Amino acid sequence: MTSETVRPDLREGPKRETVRRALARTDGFVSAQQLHLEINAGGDSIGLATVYRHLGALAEQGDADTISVASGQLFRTCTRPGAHHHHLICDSCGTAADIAPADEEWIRTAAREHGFTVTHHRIEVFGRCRECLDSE
Amino acid sequence: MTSETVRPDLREGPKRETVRRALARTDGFVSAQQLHLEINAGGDSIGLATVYRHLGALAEQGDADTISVASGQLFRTCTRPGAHHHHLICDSCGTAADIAPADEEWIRTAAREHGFTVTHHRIEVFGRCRECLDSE
DNA sequence: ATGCGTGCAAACGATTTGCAGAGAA
DNA sequence: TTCTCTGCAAATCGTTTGCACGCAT
Repeated sequence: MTSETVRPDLREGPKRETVRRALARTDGFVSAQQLHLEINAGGDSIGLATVYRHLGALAEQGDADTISVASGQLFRTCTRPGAHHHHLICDSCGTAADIAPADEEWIRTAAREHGFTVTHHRIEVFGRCRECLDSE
Repeated sequence: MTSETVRPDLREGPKRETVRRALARTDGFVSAQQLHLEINAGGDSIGLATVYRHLGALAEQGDADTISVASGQLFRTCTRPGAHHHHLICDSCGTAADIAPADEEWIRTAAREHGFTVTHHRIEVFGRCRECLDSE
């Protein structure tokens, strides 16, 4: 439960940018494998392990957001680095959008009632994006 | 992305109750493996696969909540079956509490601005529980 | 020569599945 | 007998790691 793993490997390198760009090109959250496929399909050549390594590093630096789903971790370019925001994810196509948080004071209040001190939270909203709604 | 997997296996059985009880006994979210260990340590005997099968079934029926973290899925007895609620999770010991949602209208509003129709959402609040705070 | 980023393939760890045995109906 | 729950072991699958090669300093 207490983490903080420092990767003895990898610092930067040309592929870092390749991954960063590919990630920026995607609309929603993508898995490392999907991204790997897209990169190679797009002409560039990169190894799966390298994609994992760079995605991990990007996420650690706060340049990418990640969410965990049953099938693994998904990544997305963090459009507002450092800024607090949440995600709106299309159930059907995976497209995602950032949404600004509203009043979140109730979170601290509710937590206090349970004797908790809040460190951070995550809100994920699922639904259908306009395009998927149209094509149904 | 479109789910709805019906398990051709398992309906009920004596072990279902074993799993349900063991799950009810735990404070926070537990992994299938942890639960498997605890069950066997508690005198009962059960196979890991069976634990997975029943946990999956319980979650499907709404008798258990689950969250996905990097290391896999975690389960917890759903204390208010069917009722909408969110989770407050202790970063340090994993203890969890249910919290009642506050006004969530802003979610639909924000979604609408992006052309989304909301189907569901999830709020996970992380922090430190009273006990962990005390022992630090 | 030395160091570091990469790719490939092997290693891993969590979860799922195939299959045979046991007990209930 | 017949059906279904179980357990075990094998199979999957996403992710990580070991190691050797190649370019840049």
